[in-house]
Amino acid sequence: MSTNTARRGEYAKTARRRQQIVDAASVVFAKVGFLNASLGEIASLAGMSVAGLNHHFPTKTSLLEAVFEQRDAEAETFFEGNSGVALLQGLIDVAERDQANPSVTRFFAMMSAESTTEDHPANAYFKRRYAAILSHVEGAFRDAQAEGELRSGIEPIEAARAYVALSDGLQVQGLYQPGAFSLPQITRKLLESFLVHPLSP
Amino acid sequence: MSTNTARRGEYAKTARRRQQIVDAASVVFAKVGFLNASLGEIASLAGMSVAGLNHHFPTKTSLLEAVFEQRDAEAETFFEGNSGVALLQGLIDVAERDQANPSVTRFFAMMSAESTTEDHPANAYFKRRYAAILSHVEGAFRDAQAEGELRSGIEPIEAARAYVALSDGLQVQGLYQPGAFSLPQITRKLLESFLVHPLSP
DNA sequence: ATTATCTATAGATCTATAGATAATGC
DNA sequence: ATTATCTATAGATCTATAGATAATGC
Repeated sequence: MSTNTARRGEYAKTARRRQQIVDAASVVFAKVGFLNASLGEIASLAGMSVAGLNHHFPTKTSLLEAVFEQRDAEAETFFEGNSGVALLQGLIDVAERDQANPSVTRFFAMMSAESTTEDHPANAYFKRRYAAILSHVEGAFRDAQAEGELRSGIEPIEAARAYVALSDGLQVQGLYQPGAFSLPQITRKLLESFLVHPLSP
Repeated sequence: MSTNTARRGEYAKTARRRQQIVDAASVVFAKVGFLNASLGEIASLAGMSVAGLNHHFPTKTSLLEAVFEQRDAEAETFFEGNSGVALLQGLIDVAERDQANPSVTRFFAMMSAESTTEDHPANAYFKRRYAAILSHVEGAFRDAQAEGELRSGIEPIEAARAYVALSDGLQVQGLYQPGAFSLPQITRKLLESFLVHPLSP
């Protein structure tokens, strides 16, 4: 029905402008969370007025959704291509990437804590996200178990929860003590402590 | 010099009133964080006006400090009486206590994420808190190592970081998936995966 | 007489919208 | 002609204080 309504298309630079706004929002959300973020600060960081921002994103929540869409588009092809021990091995590379991007880390640490209440606009997003990551990592540990690579007494689902928790928790620690430890190295030790053989270096 | 100024003492019920305010603040801070919390909501939860609240706590930050003072007084005698494997064993009881108190868990998860920025009023508190807990747990792993109870390849400081991170991360997971797993059990598996012998049940 | 509490309010935000002006796609 | 952007502002917060009234310790 898009031929029905009289349309004309956006300006050529609109996509770039919206991107600037989303980037600015990511920075501010990462710093003070969604609830406490002000559209004024985001707008001025994006170099425009609040009303200008509201033309592109009519509500604060719609802006948050745009930030999440970008994060999802950026990253989450990782789990598709891997399984088993290879996936677990890949988690170390994820840790390396995370360590190199403190602002993304800060965004997720801040937002996942703030969104734990049911009525937060990002609550459903994080519930989905945790369920998806847990199920992928659990599957990888289950594959490892089938190959005889999982230590006896270790449950795949518990190992997956431990990995996700460690990853989240270390990112918060890294924000309080920047550079004090190696995120990939501790991640590796946790994974290896669940496995029969060491991962490759 | 307290005899110098004309003094008279508070009302008999003042201590109780202040306690009600601190409790209400804990609930609201746990729900939306410090930055986004409103004194109006805290006051009405404590059954009084904002001005009444401000008589006892003149600023929002002074109220936050009172909440932290209470938390510290409540809990932190645990690390004093224990060391070595006995301390590690005790961490499982801590996990049990945490699992039974989701509101305290929520408070720390929310506040520790929000306070990662340098200019947050609780930033210094959490820096101190992480350093103290890490140093106690590292000491316990070091004792275990001296007794030949630490697996080869495991560094005490890394094991301590892993425990603290796991504990923080699992508490967030528990807020998104209440009752989906046993916090003490996963904690036990992590600790045991670093040790030569299992802990007692 | 002092402490606790309240009503009222100052002054500073914040989100969102209305309406005007500037810039661009077809 | 439509889209983007701005100024101005409505309406709703929020923190903190001033000043009045009610309650209590010595």
